Amino acid sequence: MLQLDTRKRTVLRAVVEEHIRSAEPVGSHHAAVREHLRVSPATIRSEMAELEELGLLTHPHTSAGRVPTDLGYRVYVDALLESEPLPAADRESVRRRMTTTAGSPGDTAELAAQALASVARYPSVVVASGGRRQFFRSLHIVPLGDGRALAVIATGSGTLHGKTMRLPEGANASDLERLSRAVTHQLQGCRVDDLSPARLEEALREITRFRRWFEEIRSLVLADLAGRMRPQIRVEGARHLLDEPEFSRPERVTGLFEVLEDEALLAEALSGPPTEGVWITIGTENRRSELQRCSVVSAAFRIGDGAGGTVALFGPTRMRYRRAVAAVRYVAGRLSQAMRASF
Amino acid sequence: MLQLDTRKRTVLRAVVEEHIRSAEPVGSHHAAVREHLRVSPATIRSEMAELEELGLLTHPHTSAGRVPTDLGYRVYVDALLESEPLPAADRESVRRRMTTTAGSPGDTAELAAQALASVARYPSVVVASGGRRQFFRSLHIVPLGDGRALAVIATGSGTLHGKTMRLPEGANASDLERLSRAVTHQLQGCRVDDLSPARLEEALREITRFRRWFEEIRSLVLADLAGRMRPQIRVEGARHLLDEPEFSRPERVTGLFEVLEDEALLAEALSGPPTEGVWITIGTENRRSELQRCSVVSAAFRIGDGAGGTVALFGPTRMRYRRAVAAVRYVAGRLSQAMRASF
DNA sequence: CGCTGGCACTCCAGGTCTGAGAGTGCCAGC
DNA sequence: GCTGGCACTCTCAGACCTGGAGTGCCAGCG
Repeated sequence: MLQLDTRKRTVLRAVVEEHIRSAEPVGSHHAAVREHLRVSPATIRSEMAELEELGLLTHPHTSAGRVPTDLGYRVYVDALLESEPLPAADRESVRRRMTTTAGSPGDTAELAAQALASVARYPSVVVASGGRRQFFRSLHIVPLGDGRALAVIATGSGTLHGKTMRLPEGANASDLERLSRAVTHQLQGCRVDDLSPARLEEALREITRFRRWFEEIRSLVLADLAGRMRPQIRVEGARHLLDEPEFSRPERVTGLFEVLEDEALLAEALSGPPTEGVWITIGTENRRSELQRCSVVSAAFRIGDGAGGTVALFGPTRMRYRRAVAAVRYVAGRLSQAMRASF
Repeated sequence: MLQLDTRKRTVLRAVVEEHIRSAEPVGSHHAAVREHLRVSPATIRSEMAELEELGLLTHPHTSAGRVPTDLGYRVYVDALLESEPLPAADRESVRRRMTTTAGSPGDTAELAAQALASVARYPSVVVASGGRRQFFRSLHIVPLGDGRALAVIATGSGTLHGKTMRLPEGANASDLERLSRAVTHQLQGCRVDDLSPARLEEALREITRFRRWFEEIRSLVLADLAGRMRPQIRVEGARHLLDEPEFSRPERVTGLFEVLEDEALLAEALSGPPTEGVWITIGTENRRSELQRCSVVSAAFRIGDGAGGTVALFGPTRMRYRRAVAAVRYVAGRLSQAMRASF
């Protein structure tokens, strides 16, 4: 990639960081630029002109200061951004918010998203990719005593899914017990993903004795379980976008809000390479036109049995990347722990 | 309340409806044209002056048209707003969106909120007041076979809550069976609300045999169940606010977003009289300063066993009340049905 | 007596103009 | 290669003007 000499790197970093701070074009004799370099504004100007030549900076108009291009941010993020840990106070804040009585994956995701938005002051998205990759552990059918029963499926991660069902005439406790055991035996270890109607039909074929319950079990497993296992997406702190000067005009922000409120669009925007580290998409690197003025900082998290998800922050391309990266990384880490703990 | 003669009512209605449509102050000429009044603008002007005297209209400045005051909207809503049914296409749209595989109360609330926001084109809030008013139905502890067990609580509405627990040494299936039955017997019929630590302690005192499991059960019932039973709030379509001219300046809308993203503030804003009908709060009738430029159209819904919630739309005081009322009423109705059906 | 058209008045929205300020590019000199 | 100087450009904010929309008031009319 681009090779920049030390001074150009310093100038680029200064322009990016000062612009992130002030939201204004950065002039050549700005204090921030001159701080570390003992050279005159005229020298800086020629450096800036060359950085512009390279496509890293640009000009709103002839006599304005410089603003980073998307490519400029890209170089900054890849080569100039030294990572920092999240400040202790923020770590504490995240930890406190996330340890409130963990509930369903959706609740955990919601808490994480709130914590992230609150420390980063950007809209946050947490996708808990459900349990489609989890495995079926057991089915238990428990009589409730009034001709109805409770059917409960446990999955690998220990989450439960179930509903009440009406029992066929003449069913007794030991029937239920045997049916539960048979279905558990047949399906144990299957990934929820693989529980297609055909697969299920085959698995249940053996259990001819309980043929008449087939429909009940089938709907429980397919509709109910698969339905609840779909990815949970939580968005929090969208309001922070309104604090950013680039989004002060509504027409600039409305498209972005549409993405944040549409699960399908979000999923698409976050379908970057599933990496271990923090992934950043800048401005026009995003496919959708609504996101071309935005950056997305995201990180995947993964827990033992294949469930996992994504943590992300949305902001203007003029985003506080350092802080955003630290926050996303920390929350992704906590989230892995929290989800592991809820086994 | 205020008695207005027919012509004043007509003029007030014309001003309100035209202002809702155009978002501009309404001049005497427009009002006359709109209502096909066979009087001259000068006459309308004197009527308007009197309506202003009464506090129903106001003037942005000397030579502008009239705009309704909060009181003006109040009179309009109470006395001049004839209700209409939701258009068939919108009813169909709501029905289609809400019949997607019903899941947890939170999911149902989310679908309802999405449907409502989409037909009304305003931010919607659906509060499913959890099950704190539901009653405890049964506890079942089911062995999983590896020294762990599944503890499941069923409530009156048929929803399940549970988690895996580690079994004490030497527990056998019949112990579990007996413990389950004992706890069920003790707590059956209690409202989840009433399951305070003290109440629980007392209920479990009898079961001395299982003393050593007390903590496990206690944490399951109190932390887990009560935690998951807390009200579910879903907000959808906040982006629609940005389409409203009164919210084009960010400083006007940022406070409102804070309310929409804060469950406590939302709960406060929606804590109006729990009525059967549609409830409207206009502008300064709202307590919180963030909502003084907004109106809230809400309706309660209730299902068999005391669970229920609230459906609401947020908008500018210049809201399309007729449509909002129709949408809120219809969605509240569907929601009652959907929740009853998920028994 | 209520309604009406006419009229003077007010105020805003939007346009042009201007000067100050910030920043640039270029260049000659060190 | 760096620097200060200089001419140039462009924006932004304020001042000023004007057209238009709307009002309030009033005298006259049915």
